[in-house]
Amino acid sequence: MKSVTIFSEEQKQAARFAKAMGHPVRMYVLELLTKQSCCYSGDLSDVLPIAKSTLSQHLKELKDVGLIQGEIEAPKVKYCINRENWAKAQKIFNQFLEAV
Amino acid sequence: MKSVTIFSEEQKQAARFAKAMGHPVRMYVLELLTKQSCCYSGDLSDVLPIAKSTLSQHLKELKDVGLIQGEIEAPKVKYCINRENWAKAQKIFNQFLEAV
DNA sequence: ATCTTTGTTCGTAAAATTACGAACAATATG
DNA sequence: CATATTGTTCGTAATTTTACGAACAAAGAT
Repeated sequence: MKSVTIFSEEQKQAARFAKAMGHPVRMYVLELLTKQSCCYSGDLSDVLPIAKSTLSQHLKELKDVGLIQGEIEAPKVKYCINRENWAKAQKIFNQFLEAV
Repeated sequence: MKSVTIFSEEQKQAARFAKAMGHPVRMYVLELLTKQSCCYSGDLSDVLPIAKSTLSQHLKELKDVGLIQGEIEAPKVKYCINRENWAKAQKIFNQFLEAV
């Protein structure tokens, strides 16, 4: 795309969030974290049929977009929802979806 | 991914919807259609900084995932929200997002 | 019947995503 | 200190996505 001024910041943010949610593994992780407050990468690795490096990439994506956060609890990493940005996503999607 | 039985149908559906929403152009189209009931491809082509063939691809993606539907009104095509699937998306995302 | 308008399809190129295993880093444990 | 555990980073390959222009199809207008 040449320009980008056509899109509002909200639209771009919504697209970013949506894109991050657009993969079953990432959806799975998010949904788990909405249900159990936190988890360790290893818990996920045990149940998900992907290499740990791949999982790490997916978690990084979710972190980068701000939907989750990781806290080092050596040698593990504890992941949980980033509540601030989750609230943002809630607001954006509710507004958007309920408009019809 | 080798297996896929880990993911629920709802998760996969949510990921599919989210993926479709995961691009500014598609987000723009969806948001427009939530606000004005319908539009012609040409209206979008006028305002969006992309080739008409690219736009057509994006619209096809939204159609394929079921979020919009197109009706031929020759020589134009009228697009609008697919209400049935939109309701599905609402339900899935509300359930998912409100869980935190 | 020809031309115009509208949008899709096709072929293709560039970039991004998804995935893996190997190597590495950090820290706990023996 | 050596070793085991946990997860990230790196290099790489395969696939998918995004984008364009050219060609095409359908139908209305002249």
